[in-house]
Amino acid sequence: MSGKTAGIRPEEEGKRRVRADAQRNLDALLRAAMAVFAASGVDAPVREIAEKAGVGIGTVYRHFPQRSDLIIAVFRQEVDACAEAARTLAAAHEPGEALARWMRRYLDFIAAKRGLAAALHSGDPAYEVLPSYFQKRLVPALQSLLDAAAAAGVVRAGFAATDLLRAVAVLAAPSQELGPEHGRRMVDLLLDGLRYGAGPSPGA
Amino acid sequence: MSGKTAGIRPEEEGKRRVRADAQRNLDALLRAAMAVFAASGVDAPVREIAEKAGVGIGTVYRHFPQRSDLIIAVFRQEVDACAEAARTLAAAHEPGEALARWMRRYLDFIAAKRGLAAALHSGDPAYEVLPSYFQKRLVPALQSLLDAAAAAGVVRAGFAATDLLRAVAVLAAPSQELGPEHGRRMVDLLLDGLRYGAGPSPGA
DNA sequence: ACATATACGGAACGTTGTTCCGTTTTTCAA
DNA sequence: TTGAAAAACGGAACAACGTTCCGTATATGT
Repeated sequence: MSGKTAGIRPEEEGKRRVRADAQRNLDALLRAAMAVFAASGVDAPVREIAEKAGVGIGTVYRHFPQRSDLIIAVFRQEVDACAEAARTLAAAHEPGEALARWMRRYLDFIAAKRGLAAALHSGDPAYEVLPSYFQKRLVPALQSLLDAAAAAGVVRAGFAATDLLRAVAVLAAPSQELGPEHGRRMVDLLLDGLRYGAGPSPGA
Repeated sequence: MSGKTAGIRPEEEGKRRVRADAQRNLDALLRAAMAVFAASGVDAPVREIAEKAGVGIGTVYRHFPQRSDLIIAVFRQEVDACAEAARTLAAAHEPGEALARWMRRYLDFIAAKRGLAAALHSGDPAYEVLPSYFQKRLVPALQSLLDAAAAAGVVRAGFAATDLLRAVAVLAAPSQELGPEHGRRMVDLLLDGLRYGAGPSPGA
């Protein structure tokens, strides 16, 4: 411990390192916000999140100067988790099954984010960065699953991940009125569509 | 004026008639709300609307117990105006032109209601009545235009007004990012699609 | 151990939706 | 025309929210 651990630090040398309590509070805040947003929607009061995290309101605003910053941070984290699930599923299942499972995982993610979708289209410029992040993370994740499944011959090749993402997002919209199975059925239908022209089998 | 005008009144006899100032204020409120919502979106403060209408806040809440009631009233009125436009246009133009003009009119309506669409999907149960009203008023309006145009042989017959309404609503969504002409082009494309199989002309 | 940068907590401010009630205005009958 | 009574008005007052501010507490590095 006496030796200076010459850690890779992108910042200048003179800076102190982040205080331990600050990091701890930030983690607690993100966890609390995720839980509260899931339970009460993105319109939940900041005070409620602060209380659940066991910190003062000032601490919330130190880490997230605006309410929207907290929402964005949680959103990014959940997008990351969804992208990460692609790798996990790819390692644990065969390509076709991994793709199918991920699509349902993604459907759940979209369905749960209904309230956030409303905020997204509310015109607030703070949220303009979200769609691009969404694409940047999720398109490669899905594309890798699609490619693997196509290579294994269980789905047709050459289908754009972007289109599939958008299609599921759109199809998930009415699933709140038509029941939760509706989105599931639509996604399964899309998957069957992908399987249709799979491999060398199609006669035409 | 001395004779009692035995007006058709659906209510019981004993009731007084609505006070003149109440009716005047209600009209002023609706006009003010329409203007303010158009200028600043549906999130505009109630106080601003009250001031523009020249009434106190209490008066607003007498007529519209909740903020959402005011939004809903304005929405209904604009839906009514859009439905009414179908009759006006049908009387003033030939069927094909009337249909085309109404579609653009409807597109403008949808494009202007972006902020409201966000509120609509925000999960607030107060707005649940809006979609059905929307359908009930607009589907017959468009259907009459479609039928007339089909009878005149300028568009194909048998296309459902419901589908067309939904398609335009969906297509208008990206027109805020891709410029206002985008929606226009898409609607024109839809109209050309309708014209394609018109009358007895199609060879196939 | 000390000095200092850093982070914390929560009171306080401005803005919102909504409620409440004393006051004003309109209506109807005599 | 006049005079209650019903109806409606206006805006002060309340509660809840997002956000700012600053005195206090605490971790960090010498």
